[in-house]
Amino acid sequence: MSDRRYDPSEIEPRWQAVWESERTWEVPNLPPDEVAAAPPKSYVLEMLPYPSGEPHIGHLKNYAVGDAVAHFRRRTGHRVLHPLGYDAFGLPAENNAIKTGIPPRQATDESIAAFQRAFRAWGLSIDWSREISSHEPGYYRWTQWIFLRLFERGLAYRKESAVNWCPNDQTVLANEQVIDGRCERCGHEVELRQLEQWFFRITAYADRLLDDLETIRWPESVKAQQRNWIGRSSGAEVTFRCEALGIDYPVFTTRPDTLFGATFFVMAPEHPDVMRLAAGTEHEADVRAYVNRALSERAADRGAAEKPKTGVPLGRTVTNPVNGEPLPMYVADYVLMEYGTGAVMGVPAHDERDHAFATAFALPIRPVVAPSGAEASDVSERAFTAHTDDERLINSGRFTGMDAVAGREAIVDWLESRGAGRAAVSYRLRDWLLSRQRYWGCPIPILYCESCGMVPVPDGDLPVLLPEVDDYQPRGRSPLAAADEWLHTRCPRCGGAARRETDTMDTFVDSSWYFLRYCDARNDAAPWDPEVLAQWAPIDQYIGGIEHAILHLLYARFFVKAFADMGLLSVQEPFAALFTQGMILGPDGHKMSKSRGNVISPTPIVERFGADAARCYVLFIGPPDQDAAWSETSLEGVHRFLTRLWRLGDELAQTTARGPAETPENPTGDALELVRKAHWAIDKVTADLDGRFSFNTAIAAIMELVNELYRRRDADSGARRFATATAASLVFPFAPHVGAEVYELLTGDRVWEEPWPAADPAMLVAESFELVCQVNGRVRDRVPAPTGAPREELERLALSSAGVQAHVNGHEVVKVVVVPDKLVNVVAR
RNA sequence: GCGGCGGUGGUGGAACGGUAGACACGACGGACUCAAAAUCCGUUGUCCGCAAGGACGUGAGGGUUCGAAUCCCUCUCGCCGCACCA
Repeated sequence: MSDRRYDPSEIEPRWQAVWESERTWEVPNLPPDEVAAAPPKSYVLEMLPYPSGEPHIGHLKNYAVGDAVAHFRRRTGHRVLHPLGYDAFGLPAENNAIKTGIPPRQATDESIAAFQRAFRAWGLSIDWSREISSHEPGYYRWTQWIFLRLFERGLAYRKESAVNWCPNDQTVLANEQVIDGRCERCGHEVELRQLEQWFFRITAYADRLLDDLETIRWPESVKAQQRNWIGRSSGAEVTFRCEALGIDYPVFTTRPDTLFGATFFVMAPEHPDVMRLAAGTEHEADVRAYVNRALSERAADRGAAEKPKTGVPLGRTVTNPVNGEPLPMYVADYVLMEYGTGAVMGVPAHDERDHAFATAFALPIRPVVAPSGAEASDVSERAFTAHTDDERLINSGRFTGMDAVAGREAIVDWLESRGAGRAAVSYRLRDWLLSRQRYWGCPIPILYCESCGMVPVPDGDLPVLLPEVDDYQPRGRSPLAAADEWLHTRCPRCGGAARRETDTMDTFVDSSWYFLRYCDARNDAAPWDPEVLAQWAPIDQYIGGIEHAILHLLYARFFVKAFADMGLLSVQEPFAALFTQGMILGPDGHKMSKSRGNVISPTPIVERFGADAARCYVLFIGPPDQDAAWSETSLEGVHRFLTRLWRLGDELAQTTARGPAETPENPTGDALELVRKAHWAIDKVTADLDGRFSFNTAIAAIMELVNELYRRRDADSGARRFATATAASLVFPFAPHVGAEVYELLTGDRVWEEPWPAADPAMLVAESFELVCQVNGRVRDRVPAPTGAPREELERLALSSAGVQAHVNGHEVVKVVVVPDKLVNVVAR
């Protein structure tokens, strides 16, 4: 026995130094004419971290998954791009600055240094020559350049509208950043404010964002969330005319077949015409009071579906285009200005909300769709009628009697011929509000000139540097507004006085294109060279948390589609495949949080057990897409496994000569079993890694191989050397240091330079197997049988086995099902 | 309400429609040790039985099948996203 022991603190830095000094994981861009002859590319990417404090356990899992994928692809013959960077702008650094006085730049740089130390200690196989950070002028210069290209195309615009305002963070937020009426960052309740802000026209891409989900390999849940968020519904836009004022009001409806059932008309309190309509009527004062109350109410309260319906008459009517009926107009807060046209037709018989409103205001309820076969007289006059499959129109003038689906089309066609409507599609998706009234972000490259108005900063003047300030406190406007010297400048068009835009960009803008920059990270003439990008795009495997299902993952898709339209790249989707890893919960099964005191930091874990054990553990803990609770004792189990593997390598290295560890010739007995187990493990681990992300079962298979090595200690050393080197080779993607160490101890070679091992099919089958003998589907016996035996022989073996005989006894054998090399099922009655 | 995912031992979890519970943790027993730790070996779904063996078992109920954790239907519970979206 050796008195040496497995010491990750000695092994791990040694291998990290090799990789660092030899720049093992760097991969250069190829000249275009060499790409075709090069090995196939694979772009493996984990979502970039937001550097705040030190990395947490979720980062460890994210990068352990990505690194395993990257290693596996390298060793299966791919040219792998695996870069990393930092999403460095953002609120936490700025809020920290307000609290502690430490400038955001300093805190961010310190945190980046801590992340860099951790990532190196974890032994990640990153191409550090491509490292980027979004707060560096060399990066955000191009964020501004992209903004200007979007601005030129009308995809970035400034508009006043009702926007979400977080009174705590003193800034506006995108729709996507409001969760249950609260600020995603700080949890404070969000208010609606009428403000002029910058938007990206993501809605122009709604259809493509929806349809192209079919072309990418993403988890169904993420695709479903995006579909939901985009919320496409098709129907019709129908025009209702207010004769008294001579104004047409279009409404959107998904149910044009119910047009004859409209008995009233409702507008949102924010609708710009509401006061104009009520002016001069007896309801004017009531309407004003109602609108004021509705506008001041908190969004969360107003949005509650269970809330009783309220509203006020406007004292006007509109004309229903299908039958000329005058419909009374109302203002009511259940109608949303942001969706459709801010006005709806009220069809109480076929819409629950309209039904509740009609009931509250004693308005008529007229059914116009009924199940086929029902007589008009059967249909209740006042009940809300749920939608069913087979329906036809009633009470619908010349459309009466038509099937509801055909009737819908007929009504739309008729409206269209009369100029009173058309087929239309509506979306839930809103444009992306990108401006923030905060300091620590990318400045928006726009100037306001007294004579020229809004002027984009010329490309040659980029970057617009973020100025240093002393006071980061937000006061409803960006702290940049106080940077006088920076603020006042000259108009590039007329040379007159101009003022800079003081809002900064949402950090999601920075992270919507970073994955493109890695491909050409040191280019200072353009954000990237389209030819260089073409050799890497799209990302073959993207890995990150599910919390980005709609924010980052939708914005990045939008950017890439816009870039494709500008001819800047040639793919339609950034992430061909996506893997969303589950969270690591605290030992108590709850989400880790400082307030719960259940946070496990990776740093002491790595110091105590080594990076290999920590990485293996987070992969072994369960299926990587699921949440799992941290368990120290399970971590010790994984550490034990690596220790056992290392000890095998150490012992063999002491007793045998270093050299190639190949499958021995004609092994027998224990040696044969060991060699078979090794090939079985190769086969299993390969299948688990090849697109399956089944790291937990892959590691389990290597554990089985190691266990087999301990059980068959007396096998000859050639077989043991082969099996141990194979275990080291297979464990390398998960535990690169000990994998490299054991492989080198035995063979003298570098495991990452070796091709991924191939299982010999001949070694995957034994000459005999255990035949499972069932009677009526229940196992009654197991007998040895020769592999590849004909069905008749297996049937005979099974029927003559004692267990089957005992259970068939006295019953008639009706049928025998034979599954070759596996089982026989005797059906007896 | 709409959409998505899930329910398997004491625990985390395995299982192309073909031996349910791989692997790991924990527990129990043994070896080594003066002892402990570490390490190594073994047992470990539940129930009946001394044993051989048997019965029961994947949220509930039904169905398809020679055979169902797996496929289909109904229900139930849980998690996630959206939600007065016309």
